[in-house]
Amino acid sequence: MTARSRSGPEMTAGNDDDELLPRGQRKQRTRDALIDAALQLMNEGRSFNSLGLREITRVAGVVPTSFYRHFKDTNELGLVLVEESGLTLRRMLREARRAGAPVKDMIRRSVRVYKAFVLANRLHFLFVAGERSGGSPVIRSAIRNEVDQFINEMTQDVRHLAIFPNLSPEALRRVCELVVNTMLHAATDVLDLPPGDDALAQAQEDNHVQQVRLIFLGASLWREEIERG
Amino acid sequence: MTARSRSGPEMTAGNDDDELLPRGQRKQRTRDALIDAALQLMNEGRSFNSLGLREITRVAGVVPTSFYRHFKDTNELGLVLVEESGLTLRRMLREARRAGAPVKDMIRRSVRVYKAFVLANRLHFLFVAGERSGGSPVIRSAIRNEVDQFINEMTQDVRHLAIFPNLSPEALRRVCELVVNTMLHAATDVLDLPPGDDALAQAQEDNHVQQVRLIFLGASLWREEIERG
DNA sequence: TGTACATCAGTGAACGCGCGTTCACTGATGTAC
DNA sequence: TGTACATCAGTGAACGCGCGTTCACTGATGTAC
Repeated sequence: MTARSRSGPEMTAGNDDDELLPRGQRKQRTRDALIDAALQLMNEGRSFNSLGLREITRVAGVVPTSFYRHFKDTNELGLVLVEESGLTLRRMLREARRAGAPVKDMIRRSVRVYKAFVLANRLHFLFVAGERSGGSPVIRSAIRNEVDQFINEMTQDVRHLAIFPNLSPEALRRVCELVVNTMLHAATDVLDLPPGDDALAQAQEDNHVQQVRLIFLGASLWREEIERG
Repeated sequence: MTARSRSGPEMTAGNDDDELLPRGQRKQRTRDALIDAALQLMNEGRSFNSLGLREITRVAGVVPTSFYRHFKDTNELGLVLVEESGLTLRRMLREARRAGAPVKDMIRRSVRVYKAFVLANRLHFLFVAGERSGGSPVIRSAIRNEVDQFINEMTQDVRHLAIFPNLSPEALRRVCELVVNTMLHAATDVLDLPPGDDALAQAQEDNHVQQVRLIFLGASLWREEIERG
């Protein structure tokens, strides 16, 4: 993370202790407030490219013209959001790497960790999942790059774990791609889940776990002959 | 299909032979022109809920106020698009059912048929893939319903083909869900593919084919013990 | 340390524009007799 | 078949509003000497 410190979901530019800070840091706070405002509006069910500049500044607590001190236009802010979300994805990999692969009940544990990570980074996953297919072409292709990169790094990690010694590098990447696409779609499910319904949450978790198990089962038995048809 | 006959992608309300038609059919034509206009705008890279009423009527070739003779607001038009897209999905199943499952090289043939169907129904798949995760909550949940229904019907079809006698109804549905999600995401790839690059198209097809093969391999070897962990 | 000046994040007024929606209308199509 | 009337898809003017963007500004922060 580029250490954007947030002071909560309804953070605005005019913070209590702003006056104590040097100018550079105050500017950074306003910038953060603008970014947070965009994310917050999306959290209310809006898609990114329907957000207006004035709307964002209103939520951020600054005057519309102030926006131009930080971004050329809303699209530029969108690209910053893509970059931030990419960092969040990579942070997830890093944490997973540090924790190591759980030996027992590996898949279910991983799905749970993932689910917790999605909820802890709700806004970024909301943005990625929502704009990955539906956003403007520029944003969409930027997200695609981030996700591709994520898949590549994950492929490296999985290779080092030597879970699928039978797979060629290409086949392994394909497995990771399938898992990532499945799990990014699963993120939408997790984020849409009404809170409190434990039975539904459990059913959803089981569903995700078994989808990944199915993929892993297929991957573990994959042979090059199948690849050729 | 509810037999919306189009006269091409740039169809507008004021058609040549409109004057010959009875009033009801002329109204239907304008309605179609509005729907087509929305799809056409999305084909230019826009997301549905960033489309304006005036923009749609402009492309459709009618005056803005005319819109209200057909829809309460743009959202209502969106729901009609969801319904139409759902019909397209079901039409795909029906055609697949009629053709039967190809015995030899089943998966590759199916992927090719699917790819052709996506290109032939480009606008509907663009809409579904794009708004499935990113659109307004109402549209999104309507699409989710259509896709769920599609998965259910596909599950029935696959059951009758008896390809996976080892799978419980629940497990079979899960397999279909995984395939559908993977293939809807693949639709985005297909639609984004720059035309003319045959090598890339081939690589993409191989990728999709092998993803489905992997899922099917896992499904064919699935046992209830795995399900329980 | 004190003073004079430069920087620049945020302000507020103003602009032209396209938006969604209302309303009364027109005039061709459809219907009743 | 002809006439009188009803229907209603599409029109065009008008509205108030929020939009993105420009511009000159303010005044606190930062810097040079």
